[in-house]
Amino acid sequence: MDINGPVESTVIEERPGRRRLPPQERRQQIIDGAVAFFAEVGFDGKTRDLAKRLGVTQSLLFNYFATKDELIEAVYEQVYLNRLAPDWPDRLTDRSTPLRDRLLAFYTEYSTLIFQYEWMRIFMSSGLSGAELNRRYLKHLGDVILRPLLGEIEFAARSGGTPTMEDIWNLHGGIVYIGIRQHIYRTPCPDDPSVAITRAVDRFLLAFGVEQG
Amino acid sequence: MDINGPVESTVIEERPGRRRLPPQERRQQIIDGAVAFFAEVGFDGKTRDLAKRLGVTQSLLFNYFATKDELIEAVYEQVYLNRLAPDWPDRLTDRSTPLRDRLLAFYTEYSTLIFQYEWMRIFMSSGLSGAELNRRYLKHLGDVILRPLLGEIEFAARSGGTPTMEDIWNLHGGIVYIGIRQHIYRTPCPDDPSVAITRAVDRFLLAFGVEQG
DNA sequence: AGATTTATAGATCATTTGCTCAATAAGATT
DNA sequence: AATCTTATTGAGCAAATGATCTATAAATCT
Repeated sequence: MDINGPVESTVIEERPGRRRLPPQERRQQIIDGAVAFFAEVGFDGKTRDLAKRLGVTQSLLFNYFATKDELIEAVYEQVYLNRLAPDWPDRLTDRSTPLRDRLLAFYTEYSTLIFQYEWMRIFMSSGLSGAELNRRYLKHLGDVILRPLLGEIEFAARSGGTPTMEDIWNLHGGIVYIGIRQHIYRTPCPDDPSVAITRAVDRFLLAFGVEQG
Repeated sequence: MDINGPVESTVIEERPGRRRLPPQERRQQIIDGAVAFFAEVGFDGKTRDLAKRLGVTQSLLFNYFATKDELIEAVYEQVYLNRLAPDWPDRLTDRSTPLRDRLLAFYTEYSTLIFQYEWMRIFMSSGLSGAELNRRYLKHLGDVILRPLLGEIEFAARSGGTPTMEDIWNLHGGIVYIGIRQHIYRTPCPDDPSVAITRAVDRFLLAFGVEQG
């Protein structure tokens, strides 16, 4: 398949032995592998197991990260970075499109973003271990997405009063719970959550008398 | 500071030294301590730390449990046992009382049962680590509580179609998410979740045209 | 082609950790 | 009070684990 040396024509593609990579690239490769690894086994996963999975020496990890904790920090950064698209606040409050459409668009996109093995499990693991990053993320989500959402529903509400912040969290939690069932509990789930999401959103809007498509 | 010889008349109540307990009692004490301990630090908590917290030697733990895994099994058993009261299925399907009352009664009781530090965290930890017990519990919950609930709502529905099983899971998830925010993420939450629960239940019933009180 | 740089491997250290076992003493029995 | 039973301890083993350090070889430069 692959001819690497001048005289070797047989396959050797297994065990590349010692592949020398640009530090930037190797570092990223380690982080990517660590994300998948820690998502699977939790943050108490052993550096030797991670190294083996990467096809690399354990000592190499400590060439790129001084301590295991530092590696975990890099994992956090990698996973949490850019999870909340910056244009959602604007799109959610763009009253030129019906509220229902905005809500469905948001939760459709957001759910495909977060209903993923790595994100779900690392978010839950880091939450359990008390990572401050989790609280920061949730506060940010509340401030930047859910609170404005509350305002939009208040504005569009025609009957049945207006929601509280707890109501919004309830809507959100009911949707997120699908991902928890899927990736944390590994329980049977719908392949496509969008219909459940649509129905949940519609029930919510109905309760506050918001016009539906 | 501390006089240990025969002439001690002052308080020594700290450090009971070697307290000898009936095995049954000691075993239970260890399990209780282990529940609190593993809930706090996760199942990778060290047996030495647990022993220290119990004021007991680490080797003593292995007198009562052959392995750490066996201790963890005992923790599971202790925590999962009797979490689902056996009379709920009957009470939920007792059509002599209004459906809304039944639903509120269930979720009020159930939430006070599960919105507790130990349960929430051990359930999540064991879920993350892939414990079969979790899936069993959730399947049981679905079969014995949520599925019958679906039947009740179908029966009481006057308009707006009837719910699907996914709708029921959505109702359930939105409520459970309160406990997750409280004990896993440790994010600000209402002290009393009952009003949020009531509003969630009412929105749900409204969507299916169920008579409300 | 040879010299240079440095990413990587391999060996190893110091703790940690699950677990064992003989010695000890707390409480019951006589 | 002496004896007996056994719950508990303390020392310690073997394997695992995070981290260190020097030798090696892959790529680059001259």
